Amino acid sequence: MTASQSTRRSGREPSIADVARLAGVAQGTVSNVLNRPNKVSEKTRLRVERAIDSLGFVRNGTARGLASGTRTTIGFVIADVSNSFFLDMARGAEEVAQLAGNTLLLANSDMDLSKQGAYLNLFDEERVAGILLAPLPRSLHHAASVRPHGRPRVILNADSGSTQVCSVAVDNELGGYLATRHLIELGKRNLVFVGGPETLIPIRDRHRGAERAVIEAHGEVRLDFIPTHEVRVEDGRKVGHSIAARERADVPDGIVAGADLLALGMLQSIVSESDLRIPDDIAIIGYDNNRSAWDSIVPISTVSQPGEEMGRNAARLLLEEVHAPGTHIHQHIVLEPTVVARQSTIGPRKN
Amino acid sequence: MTASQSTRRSGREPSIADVARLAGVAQGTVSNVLNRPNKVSEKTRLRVERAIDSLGFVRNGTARGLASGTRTTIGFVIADVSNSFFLDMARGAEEVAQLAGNTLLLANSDMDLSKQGAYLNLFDEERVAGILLAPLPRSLHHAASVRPHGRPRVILNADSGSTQVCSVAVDNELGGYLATRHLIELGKRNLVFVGGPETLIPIRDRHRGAERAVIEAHGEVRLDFIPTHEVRVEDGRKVGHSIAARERADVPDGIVAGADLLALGMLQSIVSESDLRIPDDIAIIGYDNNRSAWDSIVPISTVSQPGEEMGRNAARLLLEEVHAPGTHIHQHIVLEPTVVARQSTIGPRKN
DNA sequence: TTGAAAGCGTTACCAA
DNA sequence: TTGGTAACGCTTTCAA
Repeated sequence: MTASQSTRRSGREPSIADVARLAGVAQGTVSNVLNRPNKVSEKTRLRVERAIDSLGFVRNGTARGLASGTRTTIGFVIADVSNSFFLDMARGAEEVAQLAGNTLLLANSDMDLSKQGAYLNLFDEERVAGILLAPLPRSLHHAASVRPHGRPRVILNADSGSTQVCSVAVDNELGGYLATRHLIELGKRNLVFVGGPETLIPIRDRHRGAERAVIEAHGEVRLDFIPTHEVRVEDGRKVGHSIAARERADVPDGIVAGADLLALGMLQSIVSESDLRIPDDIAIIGYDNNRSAWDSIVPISTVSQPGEEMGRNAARLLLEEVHAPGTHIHQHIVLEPTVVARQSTIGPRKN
Repeated sequence: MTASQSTRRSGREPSIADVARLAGVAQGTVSNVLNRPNKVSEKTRLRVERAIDSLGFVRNGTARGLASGTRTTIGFVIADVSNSFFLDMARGAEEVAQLAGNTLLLANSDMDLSKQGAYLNLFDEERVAGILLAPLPRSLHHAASVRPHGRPRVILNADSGSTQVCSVAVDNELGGYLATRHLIELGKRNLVFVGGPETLIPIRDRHRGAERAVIEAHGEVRLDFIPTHEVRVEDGRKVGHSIAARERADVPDGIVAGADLLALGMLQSIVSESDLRIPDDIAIIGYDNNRSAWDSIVPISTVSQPGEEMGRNAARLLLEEVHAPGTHIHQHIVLEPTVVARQSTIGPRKN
């Protein structure tokens, strides 16, 4: 906690004072050359710039931040950097941040609550302009509580439910609904939802959406539910294995998977262990638009979450708050996922 | 470039001076409570801590860094965060950094040279303790040149070839050699190396390693070469398609792929378009230990690069230099990749 | 053990 | 247009 690594470098780095001395001007003038070049005469500007180059001067951001009370850095605390969904968010956020002249730094909580806390604290201490947070699954309460003087914060991929913090989420219930509708519209009537543990809120919401789509079909469609332990390929393989072994009459004609990896595993088992044709006998749709769904032997239809758009929205909200802390009104944006139809539901046409 | 986003927050944040005033002690004492708690009497410490809590005080890292000349943050500039290999490095680096009381911040160059430069510069300005850099493919010269007073820097996944900068790389030639040896030892004699463009140094090195293994076999083994445009699954599918269409006598009995995605695509085409059995008729080994290789319908053997270990080594070297700028001797570490044998070469046994 | 005060490198203001 | 100088919030040294 009370870390203290000494980093005093050998030989002091050149400062503005050094530059000023060499160029024979005042510090303020050097500062102006750096920040408001047009307020300085061409001649002195060149002289200062030459001094800067010859000294190898690089401005000290810490001093700068301290003196100006201003930071241009935004911190993004990510639950799990190995999940490409979050990286999409980062990409979108960076795009917006960059346009506004800010830079985005990433910190990986690595699915560890204490790390998440440590990084939030670090960014607070560093007085970044603002913080983007994709919180760990069960840390919402923690995530949405901001200190009295804390940095502005926007929560991604969860509804903060707070009047103090903006959030940008995606409608999982709708995603489950759309995926299921997609299968129903293709004529499938005997469906099964294969999800991870119901304790995962997003999965639970997707399941609910699936149920809504079935209810809307007024009894014409049935929906089974098969829970899995996790949402990995292996879990999917197990389920696929058991489905492949069923009597033909008991095989569902459509599967809604709570996650792409699950869909991938099921598809692999079904393809290699049965004669069932995909999608004619059994159609499969996943969730997440994971790269591996696209790369599957039979490209898998999926529900795509607008990660980049989430990032853009979050960064936009954050910068709004940063620039107008007084008048800013906290919002909760919920974006809509979309179905990406591929071979596993519509057969070998285009994508 | 001359970005300037105003971030002055409403209502000044509590400072050490405020805490000192409320607790009725001197600033220095508060600082001691924060940094050397044992140098302060229990009684005043508690009083100060209570003041800190009631004010919601969070120390200002910028001022702290400025006054102490010390930073505990390490910056990692990553060529491409969506490549899990780099994230493994980040994980390893973070492990070491954390043990030493440092924190690791990530910046994504997003395969863009100007972004890489911008982030390097940012970290320089922020006076981080040190910089880890996984440079863009063709930016080595740029990456290895440090300014006179620049932060200590360690290069990952490339040999800096510089006496000014440490580097940690992995031996691609050896990886290609090992992969090929693996096939030869399994009895394969008619091999083909399927690689991306030879302009990619790592791929070229892997190819060379493959050639060395073949040369060592004294004419008993032949090695063809099929270049591809990129190293994506689609490229692999094309090659697999053409191989599946060959006369049986012209089909190689072993494939060394320059990358896992290539191997995955080939395997998919071969499995679905021919009767060739894997690995009996044709064995396939990839490179990278990509998650998708593991998740493939037939798990794909691969060459695993020690990403985490690279990260740990790099962080260790960096911290060494940070703590002993004078005596530190720059090193170039080259780690060895290992073969991970799975079904695509050894058939359905264990992993 | 505690207090007072001198920097750290920059910005920003006011005077010249 | 330029120069001089007071903050910014903290650490650190030196006295008390």
